[in-house]
Amino acid sequence: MSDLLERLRSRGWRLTSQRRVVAEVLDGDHVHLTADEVHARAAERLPEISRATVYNTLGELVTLGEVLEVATDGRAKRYDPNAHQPHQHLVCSACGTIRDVRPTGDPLAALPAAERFGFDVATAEVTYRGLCPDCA
Amino acid sequence: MSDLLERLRSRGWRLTSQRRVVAEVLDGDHVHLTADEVHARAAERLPEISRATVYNTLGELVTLGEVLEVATDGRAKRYDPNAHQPHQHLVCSACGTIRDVRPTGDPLAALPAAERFGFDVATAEVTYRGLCPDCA
DNA sequence: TTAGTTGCAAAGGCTTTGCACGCGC
DNA sequence: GCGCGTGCAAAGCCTTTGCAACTAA
Repeated sequence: MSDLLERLRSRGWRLTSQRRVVAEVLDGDHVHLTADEVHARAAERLPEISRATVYNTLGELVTLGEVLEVATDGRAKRYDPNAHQPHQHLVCSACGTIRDVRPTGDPLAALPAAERFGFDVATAEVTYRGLCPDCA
Repeated sequence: MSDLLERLRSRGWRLTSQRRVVAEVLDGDHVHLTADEVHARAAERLPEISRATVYNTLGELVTLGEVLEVATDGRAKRYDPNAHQPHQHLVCSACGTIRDVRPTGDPLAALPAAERFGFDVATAEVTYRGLCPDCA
């Protein structure tokens, strides 16, 4: 789990207690937390941490490519620490639960040149939607 | 183009001038407008239309399945009138331009049962990202 | 030391809501 | 005329920003 912190330090990241706590919260498990949830969990360990710092830190982790920003609905963005393994998301239409999934093949391959309109296409994000077992 | 208005009327939609104008704006072309852009275009024809009414109307069109809500970035949602033809989106990472595209095959088929975790998967949305010709 | 980071509070963008008036059916 | 739709303004949620105090390296 300290892979993340080590990588960050070796990149010259200034390691403050706030940043360490945010990184630890995200490193815990493959959840998909909102900025506010990250703040809440971080505040359990470091009560005075401010929302602004959480937003700043999340933004940097995204820029560094260590965390993915996920907009599954129109509400708050969620942050996905599982950035090292390509994966897609399966979202419950009822309760909003998110699971990481790995479809077969490369989604990019499904877009033929004739459908690329001169774009230099780099990535494909897939969001599967349906009802989870609990909501069905 | 009045397909849309007729469909709505036959569904018992109360037809006001505001709703007609919003429907006409969306029916014009396959753009991907924000609520505010819809409001601006609607206001060209009906100056006193309020933002709240535009939001209400867009929400209803989405509920009725006549318009798709697209969250391509963390900013404002966009509304896509091309709801009758299955398609995906190609977004420019630099300028945000959106194009409708049609990949080969059904994206749903790429998710094997073992990766569905008991979900009743209904839809797959794909967002391709890259640089458009103008930004490359 | 010193440049980068933090916290606070305020502002900002987008969207929803409450309520009285207005209008399609 | 009835009931839903509208406009206005205010509030709401999520996020960013300005600035003085602080601190890791």
